[in-house]
Amino acid sequence: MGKRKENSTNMQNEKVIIGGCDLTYAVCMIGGRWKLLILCKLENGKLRFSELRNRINGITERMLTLQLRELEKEGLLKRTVYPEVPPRVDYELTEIAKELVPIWSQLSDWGGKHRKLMNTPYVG
Amino acid sequence: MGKRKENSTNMQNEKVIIGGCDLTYAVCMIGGRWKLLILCKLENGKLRFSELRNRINGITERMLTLQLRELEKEGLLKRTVYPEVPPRVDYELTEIAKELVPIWSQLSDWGGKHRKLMNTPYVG
DNA sequence: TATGGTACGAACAAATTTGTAAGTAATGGG
DNA sequence: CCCATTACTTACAAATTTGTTCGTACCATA
Repeated sequence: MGKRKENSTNMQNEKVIIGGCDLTYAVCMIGGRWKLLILCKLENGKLRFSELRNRINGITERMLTLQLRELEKEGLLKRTVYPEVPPRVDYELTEIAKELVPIWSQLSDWGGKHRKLMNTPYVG
Repeated sequence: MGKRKENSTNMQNEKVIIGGCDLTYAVCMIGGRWKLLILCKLENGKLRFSELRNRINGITERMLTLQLRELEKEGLLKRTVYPEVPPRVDYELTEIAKELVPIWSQLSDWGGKHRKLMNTPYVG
């Protein structure tokens, strides 16, 4: 993301809400457009930047970079840079991120159920 | 929210992601700034508009209305209007929304744990 | 010397979400 | 007639997120 204004009402509200609700706090961490997709790709192990880019349809390098940076800052993934040329960097889930996996799967099931209920097509 | 441009890249990306990932789909439904707060307040039963407004610190009537409308459209809550004057309207969780509750509680626990790990203060 | 691959960064623009400040309808009570 | 109450709506503005288009460093290889 870009920088945020420290004292906007928007920012203040976010702080207050996140500060007082673990649930909203948790959902905010994974709320970016591409974050869950990235995390899911990493469920089975490390991937490098270009592998992520290639597996995620439609993401731009900028977006991938931004979301990776945030996830790293939030402690959800670990970035490893290898001193090689051309550069090689890979990403993997942290322990705390791995603890989310079973919860995701429940949420995902719920999503599938809700989708059927609402008759929203799944385009796998 | 306001109307969205039907064919922006933004919109297209969202469609594709949501269409192909039940998890992202699920998280999107509860992703609005105030949505989880609203849903949480309704965990123990119906509340009317003004009760929600009074229980949620900092929300404006406009935001409350917007988020309620979306949640209703998404099938997460049921709106009941009583033909009285002054108007009376109340909101309650739908069955499918109630099924989220146990998942929330896990997510919330995770959030609390993560918060400690990151040393982010909880301001209850 | 020119080229190519990798993982970004910067400047800018468009889209979307959130917030501000009003105003509305209907009706009972004074 | 005037006012209060409730659950909104509308027009507008500010903030934030997302997307587009470039450009960079590094060194091995041709």
